[in-house]
Amino acid sequence: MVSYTEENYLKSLFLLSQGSGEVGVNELSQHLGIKMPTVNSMMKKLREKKLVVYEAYKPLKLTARGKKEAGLIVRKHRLTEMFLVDIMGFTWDKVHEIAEQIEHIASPEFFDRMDSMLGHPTVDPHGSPIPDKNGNLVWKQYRSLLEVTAGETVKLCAVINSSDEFLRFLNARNLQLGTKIKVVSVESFDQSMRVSYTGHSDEMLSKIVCEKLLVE
Amino acid sequence: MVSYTEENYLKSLFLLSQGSGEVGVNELSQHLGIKMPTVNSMMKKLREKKLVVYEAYKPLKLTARGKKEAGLIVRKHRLTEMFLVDIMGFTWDKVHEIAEQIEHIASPEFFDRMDSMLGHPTVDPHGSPIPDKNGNLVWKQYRSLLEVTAGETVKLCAVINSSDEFLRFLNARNLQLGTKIKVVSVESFDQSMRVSYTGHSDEMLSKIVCEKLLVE
DNA sequence: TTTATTTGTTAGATGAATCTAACTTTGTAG
DNA sequence: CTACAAAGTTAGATTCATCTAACAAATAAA
Repeated sequence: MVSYTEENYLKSLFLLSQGSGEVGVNELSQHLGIKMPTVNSMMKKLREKKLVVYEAYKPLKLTARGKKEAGLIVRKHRLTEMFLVDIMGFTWDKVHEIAEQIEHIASPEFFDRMDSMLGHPTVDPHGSPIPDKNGNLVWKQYRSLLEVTAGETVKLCAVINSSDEFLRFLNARNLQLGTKIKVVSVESFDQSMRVSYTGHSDEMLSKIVCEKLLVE
Repeated sequence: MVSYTEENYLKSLFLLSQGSGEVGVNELSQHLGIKMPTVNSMMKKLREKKLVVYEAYKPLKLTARGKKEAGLIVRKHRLTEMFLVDIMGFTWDKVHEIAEQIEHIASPEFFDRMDSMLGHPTVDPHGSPIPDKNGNLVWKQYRSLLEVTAGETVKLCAVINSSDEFLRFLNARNLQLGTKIKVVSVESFDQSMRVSYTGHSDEMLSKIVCEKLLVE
């Protein structure tokens, strides 16, 4: 049995591991908003449960089992976000908090139902991939908008940070997944970009914004 | 702030109060499957929070605030059951457990959305009324099938016990809300009833079953 | 009305998840 | 290569929800 709290630790560890594969206690502590000693003892507990590989002063790693558990939670989270948008009519900036709670519901049928009502989606409303039924996750290799050169036209496929604030920033500029963006020019000084897309022929995006937009 | 656990106490108290209005610690303890001393201390806590009227050795009562809080949780539970059946295609015997978890989700918009998708339903899939947005609940005054005399035809409007087992018993006999039931004869010895309805011209129902079927 | 049963309360222990304060290891900047 | 900062650990306290054991009150039965 994995508790609500333990699920949150696994999920964070899973998400933080996406790049490097190894995560520090401090990093995890920050991400969860929980103090290091608490994280420390939880890691010992999760080690006992064979969900995490933990040795003092070494970086943290999920075991295969831990990875699967965590992947399935992320699956539930992302399916829920998709459900909230596609079936219930929420906008993409309102779904995170709700999904954060629903991801802990214990009922495979409930999520299977969502999955089939949605037609087995592979990405959530922010373009993040939905892990499969074994908890496996693969990111398509998108480029960040930052890597695109002037003149190119690309399609917005995902956003990295899905905080309400950032999403509302995008809403305000009518930027949504699927939008075809043409990079008009790049300011080499601060890496801000002048872009154009349907309905917006001249929009400025800062480096901070560009690096969070994944395109292909 | 009312915790997940506290919500469950309030809800049970609310449901048990429906008839009498007053509930004993023992009764509540049984209903929640939690030992009396635990219930006892929780009552003291809920008294501090002005949700329950509690005095040693006196029966328990919800305050107006407590009644509202509890009513809103029941509202969330029943809206969820309705949503699971009408929107997600679950059968009425599969929804209780899931609703038991979803009722604790903190998101008014989520339940408002359900409510409007369902067209503001007034009863759940078992015929129990859904409290309004202020947590107020009124039961229509149905009769139990037990009170119906031979020869009468009535409509099944609600079931009292919504355990999986009982609901599957009804499924197996094709008895659902709305079914028009004709009472053919009543066995005065054990109060079992011979009834007929569409597709079932001769079905026997025990007293135990009849008293749980609410009709009009 | 005395006694027995049921119901309710108090006291004290436990486990989960959290914290702060103090200490230790690791790794990096002089 | 020391020394200092950052990261990690240990120890011990706190809060919440739960339990068992023992005691007290209320109620029902004899």
